[in-house]
Amino acid sequence: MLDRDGFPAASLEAIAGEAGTTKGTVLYHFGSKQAVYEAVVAGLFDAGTEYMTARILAAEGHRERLHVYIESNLRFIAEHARHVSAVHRIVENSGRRVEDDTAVPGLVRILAAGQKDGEFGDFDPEIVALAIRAVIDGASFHFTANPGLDIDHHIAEAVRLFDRATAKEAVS
Amino acid sequence: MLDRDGFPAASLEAIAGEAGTTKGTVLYHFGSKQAVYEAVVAGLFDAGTEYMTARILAAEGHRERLHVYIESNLRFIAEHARHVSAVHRIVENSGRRVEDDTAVPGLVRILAAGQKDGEFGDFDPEIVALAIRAVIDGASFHFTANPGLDIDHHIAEAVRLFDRATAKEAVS
DNA sequence: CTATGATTTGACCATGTGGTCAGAAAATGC
DNA sequence: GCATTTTCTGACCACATGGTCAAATCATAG
Repeated sequence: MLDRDGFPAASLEAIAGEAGTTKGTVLYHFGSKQAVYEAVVAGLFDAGTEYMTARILAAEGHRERLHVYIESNLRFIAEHARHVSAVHRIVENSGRRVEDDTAVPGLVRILAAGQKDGEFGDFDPEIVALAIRAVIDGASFHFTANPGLDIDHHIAEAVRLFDRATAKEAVS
Repeated sequence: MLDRDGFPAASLEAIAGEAGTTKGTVLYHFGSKQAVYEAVVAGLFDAGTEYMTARILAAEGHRERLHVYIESNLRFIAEHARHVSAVHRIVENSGRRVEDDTAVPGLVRILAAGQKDGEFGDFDPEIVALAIRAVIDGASFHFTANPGLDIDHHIAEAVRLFDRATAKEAVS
């Protein structure tokens, strides 16, 4: 709904209809439309946290951690593409700042640590982190729009891309 | 307006108020709200085309062309950040598909040509093109949200990033 | 079966929206 | 200065939306 027809089309009645019930029932359970949005956002956030943090923390070494970060993010998104798109729409259209994302600082930390330990090359971690996030966030729309996609290939290529982008310079 | 408060807040009356006139006048000139949106989108599209195509076509060599592509895109966005954000919001919330973007195929062509001529390394041009677009599209939000940004540095780092990502593998 | 409570529903309300329109106000031409 | 055309405005309309509510329905327990 949100991912197909845009934010304005997502009326309570339309949402209820898609869920096989009525506006009144939705309001009875959630109290307000805003609460529905918050439940959708919180639900995805929790699921995502549970899915990813364990895997990322288990990774050994900075490069491995970066791989797992990108891979688990994209895989989670692939498995919840429509939900993720919906959350994007909600967040963007709620007047909230998208930028107080806690994800970028976390990534910056991974990258900077890897540089300090000599595993990564020389680059601005902030910019690279932003780029990785941009690719990850963009993926949900791409995945929703192209159902018959080779997800594994897509993920593998994305990982390879940022592998090269963060590699140590060849010693000339 | 659109970039700050989200799509739903952008009523005709609010738009008119920000422009120092009234709803009636706006409707008199544009005919409908949809037409206002289309004018905003078309205006940006034209400006962008004019700004970029000349520069990109003037570039010699595939790598140079890729540099110019990324650089001119980001520079244009930096100079029109709010306008670009607004267009993003309009497009996303109009039920239109974001994916029939003509930009990705163009980029794929540049990348594939560069590979064929041996200037670029081995990667899936589609995925890399998508990544470049994601970074470029994400930039408008980042630029709007962080006014005091070192744009030149940001652009230079982004160019460097994809330079590495498309480089020929070091001959081991 | 019945009584109590939770759930569901559709009618209803207040509000905000895009759009229309008749007339005021400006601009333009003579 | 006047006539005509363009531009502007605010009142108004139809409609959709979020939310309320009383009544209907359903569960559950005794």
